[in-house]
Amino acid sequence: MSKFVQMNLPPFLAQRLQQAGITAPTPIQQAAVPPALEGRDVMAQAKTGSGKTLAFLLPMIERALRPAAGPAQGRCPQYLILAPTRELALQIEMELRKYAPPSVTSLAVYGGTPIERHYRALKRPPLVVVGTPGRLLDLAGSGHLHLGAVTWLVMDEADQMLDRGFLRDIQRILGLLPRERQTLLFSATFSPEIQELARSMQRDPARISVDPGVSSPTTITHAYYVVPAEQSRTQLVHTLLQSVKAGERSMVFCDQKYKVRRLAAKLGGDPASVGSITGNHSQAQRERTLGAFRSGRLRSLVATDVAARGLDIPDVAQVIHYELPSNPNSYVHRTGRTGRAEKEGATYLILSESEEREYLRMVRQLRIQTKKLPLPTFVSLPPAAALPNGEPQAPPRHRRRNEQFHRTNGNSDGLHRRAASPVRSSGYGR
DNA sequence: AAAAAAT
Repeated sequence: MSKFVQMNLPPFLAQRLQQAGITAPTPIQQAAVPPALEGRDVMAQAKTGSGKTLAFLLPMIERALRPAAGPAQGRCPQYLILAPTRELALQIEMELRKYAPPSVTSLAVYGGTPIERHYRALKRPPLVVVGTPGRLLDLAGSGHLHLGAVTWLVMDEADQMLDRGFLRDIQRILGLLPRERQTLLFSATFSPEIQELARSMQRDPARISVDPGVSSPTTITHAYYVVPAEQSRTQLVHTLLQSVKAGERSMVFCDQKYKVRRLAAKLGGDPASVGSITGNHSQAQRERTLGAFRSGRLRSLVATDVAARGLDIPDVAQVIHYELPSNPNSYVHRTGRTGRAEKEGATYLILSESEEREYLRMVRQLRIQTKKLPLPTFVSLPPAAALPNGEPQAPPRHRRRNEQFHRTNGNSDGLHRRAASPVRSSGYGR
């Protein structure tokens, strides 16, 4: 009997998993599935690429297939999964479709897509809704989506969902859900502050930490370069991108959108090989680019943190950090796009000399081993692709950035957040 | 301080 069946998951699920090459549960699945099946709340921490998605999808499928339990059965969504980015919501729903029988109906809802499509789809409500907070609230507010029958809530990347910027939306969504429900939180990273905050949202949760203090897989090799000048950053990235084997892919992360655009333009001599993705791209472009990258048509992807969390892309051999990430969690999640499911991976961080101390402090905190590498001989860059007309070559000015910040987050809100911001902690180096 | 997320 398969280990999945021993965990009280239905035999057909075990069979489907086996067909997909999954024969045994990972440690997080072994630890999280039983309490979830028993109806308990779960707060689960496990490193990137360790199988957290199936750890909540499998018990959810089992529960959805149990004989009807209440009057709402079949008429309203009973399972809600929240994710911090649109592509992640889509990926989770695809994963669900892969393993659940057709009777477990599902829908991914997120912004940047025509809302009419969601109106239409919700006329016959699915059992499971996977979505990002904004569009969910929009649909709930306009009466197209009823959340009053949700008895199972998952927050994937829960620490980000509960962070400022998302928290207010999450609280609104929680306000629409019944108190009597199961709440499951999953992430590779949970700060003590977020764990404390989660307390009010859960009831006696099973607290699971597979490898306490470890958020990054040991199959990933960490290394860094110190570059003398800004210009050599780009050349180094280009050189590293050339080093991967055929069939393998690379991701490059920058902190800001304009840097992604600038870097992608400089690297993009061969436009078929380097793509970019940020929140500035249209949703259609984002999905097209990610699809091309997943399928291998695109070998390298330059991105902001929109692609840092959760995305499961095959054969990402290396993750390159164009600069020191502003936050250690960001480093963990970006890096976690490689070295998934016990595979090997490599990550390279590019630093200026002045950042080395701060980086080494971060490394100590994250309990990872790293080593400084000598600069390789640079492979010469292709001629730069022209930047589209009027694209800023430099960061937007401070004032404009703040204006946009307030606008996109709701203005009165922005002011309060500003006043409260001193409590914020970066978690290291203070 | 930036990025993400509704229009």
